[in-house]
Amino acid sequence: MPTKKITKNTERCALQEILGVIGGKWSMSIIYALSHRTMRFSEIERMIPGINTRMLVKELKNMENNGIVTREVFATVPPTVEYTLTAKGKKLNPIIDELYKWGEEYVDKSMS
Amino acid sequence: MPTKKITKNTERCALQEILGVIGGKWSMSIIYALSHRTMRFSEIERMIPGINTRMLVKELKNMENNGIVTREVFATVPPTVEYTLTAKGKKLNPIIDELYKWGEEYVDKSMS
DNA sequence: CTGTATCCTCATCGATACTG
DNA sequence: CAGTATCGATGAGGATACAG
Repeated sequence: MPTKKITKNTERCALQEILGVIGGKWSMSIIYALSHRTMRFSEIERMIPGINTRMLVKELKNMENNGIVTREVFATVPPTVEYTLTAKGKKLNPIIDELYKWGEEYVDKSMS
Repeated sequence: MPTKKITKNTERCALQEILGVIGGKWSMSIIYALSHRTMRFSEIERMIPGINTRMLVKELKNMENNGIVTREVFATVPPTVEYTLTAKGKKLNPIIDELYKWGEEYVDKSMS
């Protein structure tokens, strides 16, 4: 991952760093899905309509690298993999929730 | 408000709607820049290192369309255009702030 | 079930030059 | 000063097939 060193433009660059971590198209949806409980890969996949395997794997991997989720593999047949939000990830929940409320109030007012 | 039963779909789709509005690379930076005061186009441009004219115009236009900023033109020579956060836009400030704090705590811990 | 491996499209973003 | 107008690059994201 491009962890480029920030030299000067602290605040605004930090925002872009953050977006690099959770600004992906599906990141927030995944965090939201995991907010209540640990889930298996296929559970997450089913909970997020529209996502495809590749993107889910990619986002989960990215989030794991950024310490937002943990990945636990069970040597069952067929294989079981569970994903859980870390403390770091959990802290995003209220924020995403606020964002969601903001959108509820404004963005999709006219939608059904 | 009707207690509309929120299906899994709508929630996640709403998140994507929201990201479509403020998920752009520069949106949050612009909101952050405007959080304290009204600014002219060139002021914003100078406040956000790395952005270029085209992107700033584009984002501002998008944000204007979404009711996040207002655009006011003064018929001076040379022309003056001022951008101001709307109430809707201002409500994003605490959220962005939280996001920033989250990043401050985690994202760039090991940097600079 | 949980991923990889490809291939491809398209929007996003950047650089630059120009205009009212 | 505050934008437009182009052109090009890049990579995020999607579809599908396949593997362990």
